[in-house]
Amino acid sequence: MITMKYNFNEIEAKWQKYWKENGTFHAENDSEKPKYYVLDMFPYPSGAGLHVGHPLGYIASDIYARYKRHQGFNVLHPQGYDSFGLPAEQYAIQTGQHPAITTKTNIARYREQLDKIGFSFDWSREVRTSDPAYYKWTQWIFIELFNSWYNVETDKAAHIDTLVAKFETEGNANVNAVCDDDIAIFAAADWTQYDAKTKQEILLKYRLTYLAETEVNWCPALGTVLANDEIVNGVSERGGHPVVRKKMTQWSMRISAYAQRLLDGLNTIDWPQPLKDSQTNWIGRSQGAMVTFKVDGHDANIDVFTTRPDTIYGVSFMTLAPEHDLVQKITTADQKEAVEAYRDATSKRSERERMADVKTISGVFTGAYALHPFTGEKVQIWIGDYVLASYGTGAVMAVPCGDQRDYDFAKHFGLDIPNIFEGVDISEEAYGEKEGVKIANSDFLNGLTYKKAMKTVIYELEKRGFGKGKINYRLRDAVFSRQRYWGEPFPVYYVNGMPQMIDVKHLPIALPEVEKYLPTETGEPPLGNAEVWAWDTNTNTVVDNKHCHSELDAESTDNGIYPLELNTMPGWAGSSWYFFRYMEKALRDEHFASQEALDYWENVDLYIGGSEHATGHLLYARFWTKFLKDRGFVGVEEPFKKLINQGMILGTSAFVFRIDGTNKFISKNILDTINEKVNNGENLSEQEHSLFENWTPISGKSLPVQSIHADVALVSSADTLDIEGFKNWRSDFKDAEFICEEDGTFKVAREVEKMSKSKYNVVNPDEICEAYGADSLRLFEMFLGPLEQAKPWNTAGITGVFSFLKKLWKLYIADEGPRVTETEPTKDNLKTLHKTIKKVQYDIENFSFNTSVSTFMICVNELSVQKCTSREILEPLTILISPYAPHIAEELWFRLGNEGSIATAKFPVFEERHLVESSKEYPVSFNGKMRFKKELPLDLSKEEIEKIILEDERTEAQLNGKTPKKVIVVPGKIINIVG
RNA sequence: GCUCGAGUGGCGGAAUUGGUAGACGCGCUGGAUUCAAAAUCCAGUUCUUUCGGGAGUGUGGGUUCGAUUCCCACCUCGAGUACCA
Repeated sequence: MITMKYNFNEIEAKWQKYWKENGTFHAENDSEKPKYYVLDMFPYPSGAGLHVGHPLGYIASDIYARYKRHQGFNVLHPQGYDSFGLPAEQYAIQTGQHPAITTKTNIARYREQLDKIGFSFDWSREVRTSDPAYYKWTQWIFIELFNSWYNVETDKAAHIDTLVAKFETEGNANVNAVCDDDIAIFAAADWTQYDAKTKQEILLKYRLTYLAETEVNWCPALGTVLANDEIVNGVSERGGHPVVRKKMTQWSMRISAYAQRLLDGLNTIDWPQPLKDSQTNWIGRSQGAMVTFKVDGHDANIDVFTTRPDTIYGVSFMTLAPEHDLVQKITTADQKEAVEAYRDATSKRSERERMADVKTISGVFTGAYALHPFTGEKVQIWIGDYVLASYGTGAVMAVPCGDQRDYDFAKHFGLDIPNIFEGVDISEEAYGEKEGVKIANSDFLNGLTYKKAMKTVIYELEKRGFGKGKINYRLRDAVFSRQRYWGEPFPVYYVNGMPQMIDVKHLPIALPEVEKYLPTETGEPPLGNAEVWAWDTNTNTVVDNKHCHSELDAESTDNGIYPLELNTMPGWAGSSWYFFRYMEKALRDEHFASQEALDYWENVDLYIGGSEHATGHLLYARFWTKFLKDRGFVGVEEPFKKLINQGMILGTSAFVFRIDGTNKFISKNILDTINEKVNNGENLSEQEHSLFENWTPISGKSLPVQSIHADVALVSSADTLDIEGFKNWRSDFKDAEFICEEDGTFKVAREVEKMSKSKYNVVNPDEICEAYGADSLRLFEMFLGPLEQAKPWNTAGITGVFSFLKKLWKLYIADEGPRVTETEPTKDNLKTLHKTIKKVQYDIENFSFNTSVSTFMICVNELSVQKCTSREILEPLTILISPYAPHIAEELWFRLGNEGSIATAKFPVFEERHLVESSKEYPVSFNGKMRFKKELPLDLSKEEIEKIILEDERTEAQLNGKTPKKVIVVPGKIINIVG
């Protein structure tokens, strides 16, 4: 039976069931409609479940997706799970529970929570990165990267076969590729004579994913390497563990090949500026020159990168990073000891220490000299830890007059500071500015400005063979191996230490079972524990390790069974292409996505997610997309056309105060009163004093209390603590005493902090849905403020949107039954409706969802006052509100007698004519301050308005007898009188 | 240090091209209804005031008939980044 009350639980369950059963939000890949792709950054399903901060972005994107459906678009709005990751593995290490099981449980919980909020997701396209059917194609992309090289001539990636063809016909001398630095030149004839292993070794230096011994960020506590973006302030992003430098053989991704395109692409996409800025900084393009200095008395060169080759005549010494390869070779005998000691000391210092300590100047002279390319003068070669091995060539030409770090170094060690700037005082500090000065004491550069000097010196460097113009990037190749269990296995086995790819038709290579999720005793990654983890090239299956052909044992015959890779892929592998996977609906085993699907959906039109992925996921996803485009697998250069960052929802923590050394808790207001008295030097009452035995009040010193987080579930919106609940919450509070306010309540203090389990300030969306309904939750999350802004969660305000929904309901349905009639709408009715259409449409298109909610409230308030019952008004209103509060909209739409879902009902069209007015209540200002208002017809001329206003008695009162200097009349807007 | 963003009532916030500052909601105050409570409804709520008015969007200055909005300097908070040659 149909009730007349707004029974949100019933309504929401009913429509969620309807949507599911009818596949209301399933997108079609062949449609006459224009496409629109709305995507959320998919969640990692953690054990804690969703809190109210998570759905914020999902609600916003859902509103947009639903709006686009009303506008006649075929909308793809999918969802899935980034389900490989460290927390499940850590949990497995602690409990022995298989990560696949915990992940599955967590996903089920997430799904249940998401379903309750009424999102219009197309779940038929769900992806899970840990699903073998999904990571089959992650493995495939890896293989394609392995089978590719970057051709600088065409500025594209190409199949490795095209490179081999070049080697076979012309060698590598004329190959312009992005590759390793240490490439030896060979001719076509050489190539054909190389054995298979040598060829493989050479090709590895060109491949877009390659195996190389690299210096990595090793995190001993996590037992794995970390990428640069996974380290924050020298410690691991997850867990805050120390990170040290270590040399390891690792898979790397040659993302550096794409540095310039990643930079250029930013101009073509609609992303928030701060996000673009951080990618720009991360890529770190700088333009300058590569200059070669000869080492005196050695057959060795030092290459340096400099952005200021124009200051080359200011070079008075050189500094190498302590780790620089040449150091050992060139150090003289009498400096050997000092240099060794310094190198030893720096290698022991952690990254963190080196970063924290930027003030101490340290370094050692190697005893060797370099020759200045232009003057031939001898300059000392030093080592110093202010030079980073990982940037440029790990060496600098020091120009102390133009660079503050070189200047400080020179001052500290008493080195020369030659001045090459015309009329600049460098007795106190270096002159770092580029503009506004001319070069002096620099031979052919004398008298030139920065720009001209740059051109001239690069020309000369190139002409005389001392160097060349170069663009350098800070962006490093990304390490792609992780020493973890819960990640994608590599489709790789090793023959004679050389990596071999498994053919795509044998994928996926599924994650093996292991006894323990920790590294092995010999320090191998967790997959080293797997017993069935060898590749049989005869049967193309994974087989028991005991059959493995051992390379160490010369006696054994090669049986075609080889060890598989023990590392797994990093978290960003699966998330770098998942947006393409959603496009494919049916034949997911045959391709990562079909050509037709890719052609139809192209890329994501709107992407919503957090800004914390700026230099991780969002950069890698752009990289893989460009690569897939180059190789013709997808048609787009950028994955996400428009991106919006949603702000974080913060928790409002509650604190109780415990008097030190006791189990007595003191209510906040009492504590504040006493603190104030102490600060003002007032005497405390005997009772107050007795609370703090053995404590002498000193002004300015706060009372000896400890603040403790109380669970926000135990605190009312008026900051009152549920004392009984608190006592039962933790056993050590069982016998606690409470010093309460006069009215007998116990008050807590509030503070805004990040929402987290450990701060006991987490609020779950389920609780809200249960108490007020999903529509209330959706409206309230939007109502909190602008989407991109961080904002504190305060449940108190939810009653506002909840009563709004009840009011909305009552507009349609009275206690006695439906009130909608076929009456003609009044002028006021139409005006209210159309100004609402105009505003809501503007707001959605500008992602200003908070103001729409206000607009709905105003609209319903006005229609209630107008006692509007007209279907012509109320029916379009349900569509307007449906993106925000879809359940109530569906139900009202249904009760208005419509068939089926409201989801694709046409969005009402705004008509200006309903807003046209014949008169305006003009604000009348004096010197810019509004003093009174006057209703005037809109068709009056400026002169007429001026005349009427000047005759108004209130004007005379304001002017107080004076004649106005000027009268400004803006018809339809304002009148301003200048006195 | 550098880059970016933000400062408006007790609180969240609004003000679309420079044109009525504080919309809308919370909270609070008073009233109606109720045995009572919840719920609901009505009125008020930036500060100040001698009830005429006056002041007011972080601070100081500028442009303008008119500035929360534009310009300059400064202060505070937040985010990112950090010896990048």
